[in-house]
Amino acid sequence: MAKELKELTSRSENYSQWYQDLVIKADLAENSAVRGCMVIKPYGYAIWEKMQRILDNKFKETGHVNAYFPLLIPKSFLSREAEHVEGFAKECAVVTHYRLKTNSDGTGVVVDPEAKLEEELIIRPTSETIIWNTYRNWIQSYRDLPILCNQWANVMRWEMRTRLFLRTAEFLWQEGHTAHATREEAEAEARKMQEVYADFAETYMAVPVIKGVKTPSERFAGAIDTYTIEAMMQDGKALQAGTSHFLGQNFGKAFNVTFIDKDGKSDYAWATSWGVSTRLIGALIMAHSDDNGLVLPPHLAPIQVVIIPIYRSMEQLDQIRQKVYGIMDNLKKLGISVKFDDADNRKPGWKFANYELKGVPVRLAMGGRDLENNTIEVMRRDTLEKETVSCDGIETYVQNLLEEIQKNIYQKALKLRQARTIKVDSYDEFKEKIEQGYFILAHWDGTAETEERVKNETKATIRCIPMDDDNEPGKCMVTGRPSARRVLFARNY
RNA sequence: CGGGGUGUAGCGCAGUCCGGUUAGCGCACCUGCUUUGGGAGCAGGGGGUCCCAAGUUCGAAUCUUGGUACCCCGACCA
Repeated sequence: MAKELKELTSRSENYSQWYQDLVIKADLAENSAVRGCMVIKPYGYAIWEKMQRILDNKFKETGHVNAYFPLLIPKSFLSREAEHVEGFAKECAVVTHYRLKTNSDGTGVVVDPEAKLEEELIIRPTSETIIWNTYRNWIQSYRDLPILCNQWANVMRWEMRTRLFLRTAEFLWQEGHTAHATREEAEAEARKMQEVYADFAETYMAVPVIKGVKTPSERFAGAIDTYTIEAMMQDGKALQAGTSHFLGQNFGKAFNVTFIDKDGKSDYAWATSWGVSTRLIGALIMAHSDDNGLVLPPHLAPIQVVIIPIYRSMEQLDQIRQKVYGIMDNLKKLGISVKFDDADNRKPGWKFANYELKGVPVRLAMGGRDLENNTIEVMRRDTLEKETVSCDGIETYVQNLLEEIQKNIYQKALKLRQARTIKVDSYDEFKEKIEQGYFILAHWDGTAETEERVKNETKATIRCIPMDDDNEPGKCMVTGRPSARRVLFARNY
């Protein structure tokens, strides 16, 4: 394959173009024939499956169960909760008819006007309404609570502009929806799931995140509080990687979900919802990859180790095979996913470049020299360093190396974020630094007006009010009014 | 919805301004030989509704009009 076909746009030249290029060339996804929708290709989907498995286990460990609710939502459901409908109405796809008929002139089919629905159906942009309408039937007594459900599903939001993985009209996600008897329990649940997400991002994705609370204007439509995890991409912009909402009794009231408590009194159920989506794959790519392609964290890489033979004859390939099969078996016993690429239609150099593009964390190469010396060449994707080591004990060597890579790329991302996070006290400096791609901790007077003004003037938003110990009061950088603590500003995806 | 751009082979493009050989190049694909420790070389081969429609013309990928699709930059958002 030609170099020019594989060569990526440089990261520094045009980050957004580089990203889009990489997604396509690494074979993760492509644009589909349907506007704003994405085809997730097998390699990309394999990453999602790994994420799903890990997250699903975490949900089970925290007491949740899976269920499934309908794709279509009666229009009237959406409007039950005033803020909710306002937040989503602008981006809903609507089903108005249930039948097509052959065009009178015989050219194709048209919508049958006779088949108009009494009430239009919305393709779910999120499922709070249909789920809370269902929960009403499930809940009578405090003994029925809590309900801790999750669903793996697709949702559709008719976005104006889309970007592979980061924002598409249809996307895959999980949405947890829980119902509780008390405010405290629901709030604790929302915080707990934020922790689950943060742990997943840091431990598995190797992406450090900032935990925080959204300001009222950035909150989920219909929530009392939105807890978020915010990650920094390599260009210094923020990506909201997961959210967990405390919904109060808003949906309980909107859908009349009541229960009788221990004292015989009736009350509305308390709610949370939380979700992460295929956007996480975008986060993974933007956080770690370089100009050679993807850099996947070993914990999520579909292929953790690839072995490439270098041979001059079929006899030599057979000798290599004998040796490699033993190593593969041992690696598999350690739970490591390994691929032996002995395809004869590509040269080693091509394979090297290709697996780098796809972000395989460790590459092993064995050739004639290695056969003689009982050695193997090891290359790590994160640093691109190569070394030749003995075949004896190679399995534990690789196992340790995978952990080392996982730690290293996390540290690298963390260092980048630390270097590009600063405290700023003047609005002039703020404007300058936001332009250069920084996370900025600054004082804010707590008003939506100031927030809006900063957004209009600098395109930066308050990503969150961080949940950390830095509670030093100060003066708003814009208005000079008192501020209880610094908040996190950034431009975002 | 505003601004800009592009539709020519599977992919990426040149040709269009200024109409005129059989529409061309790179990659991919097929065949053969030589190669294989960083994206192989040579030789040969197959593949086209030049986005669609109408018009101008002896003649249209090229000019005109209308349509359509996609991409980028904004506004909106996980």
